[in-house]
Amino acid sequence: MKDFIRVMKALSDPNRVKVVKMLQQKPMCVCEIQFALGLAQPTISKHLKVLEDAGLVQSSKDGLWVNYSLSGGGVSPYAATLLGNLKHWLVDDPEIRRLSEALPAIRREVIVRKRSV
Amino acid sequence: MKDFIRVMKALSDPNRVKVVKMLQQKPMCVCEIQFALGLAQPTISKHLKVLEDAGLVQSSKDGLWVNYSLSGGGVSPYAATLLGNLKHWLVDDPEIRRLSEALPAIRREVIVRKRSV
DNA sequence: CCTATATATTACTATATGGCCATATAGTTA
DNA sequence: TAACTATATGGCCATATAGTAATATATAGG
Repeated sequence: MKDFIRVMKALSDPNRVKVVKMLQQKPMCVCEIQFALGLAQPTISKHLKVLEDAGLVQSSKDGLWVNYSLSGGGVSPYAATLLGNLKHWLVDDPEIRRLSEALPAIRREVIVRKRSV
Repeated sequence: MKDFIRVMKALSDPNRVKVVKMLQQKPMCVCEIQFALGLAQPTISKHLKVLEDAGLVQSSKDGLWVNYSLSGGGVSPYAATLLGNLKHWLVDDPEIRRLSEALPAIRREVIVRKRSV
């Protein structure tokens, strides 16, 4: 039961759902997700922790960066099923669509350059 | 997005999940659900409202009683899919199993008799 | 109409959650 | 080692949520 509730709770927040939908498109580092959603960096980190604890997302460090991607195999069946459903769910949602279209232009090098300007 | 979040939030509470799992077995009135879960009656009513607003559950009045059952067709795809998944999910959960076994003996007539004793 | 009863609503409280800022941690590079 | 940077953690505040008791609503039977 606890595992199930954890997955449901993790997907009960629009911003976390947006993260999952973005990660369907490509793996992203924290700063890219932050740029896409326009939230404070600690907020993003906290959301990612919730998603990771639920088994929806996994992370791998690459130097300073931490890349987040959708969980692969060996995950709770709840997480796996929901991730599968979310592949085709919400594609018509206006906010999700807008994010989807903006995503190709959101790259860590671009974000870093913007900050230094 | 809102519809999706509503369904996820509705299924983010263990007691509401228990209600859904019980309704898989048979339709129930509020007092039966209350007896099964051991919560105050207003608490049950509130949970049922959340489930109904999410499209997971439907109600029909029968005199003084209100019978709740799982939603039929015409429901949001999120609710329909999750209800389908929940058919086989959590059957091994100890709490769910205990409820399941207790359910046949939980009938409104018995509950009413107990109160008057 | 009056009473009894099943459910819903309201008012309230304690805890959980999502946001932020400030700061800590961990790599990278000079 | 020191300075820099991407991410994580901790503390705080505002709001949401789940529970309760008290009360309102609605229907059945006398």
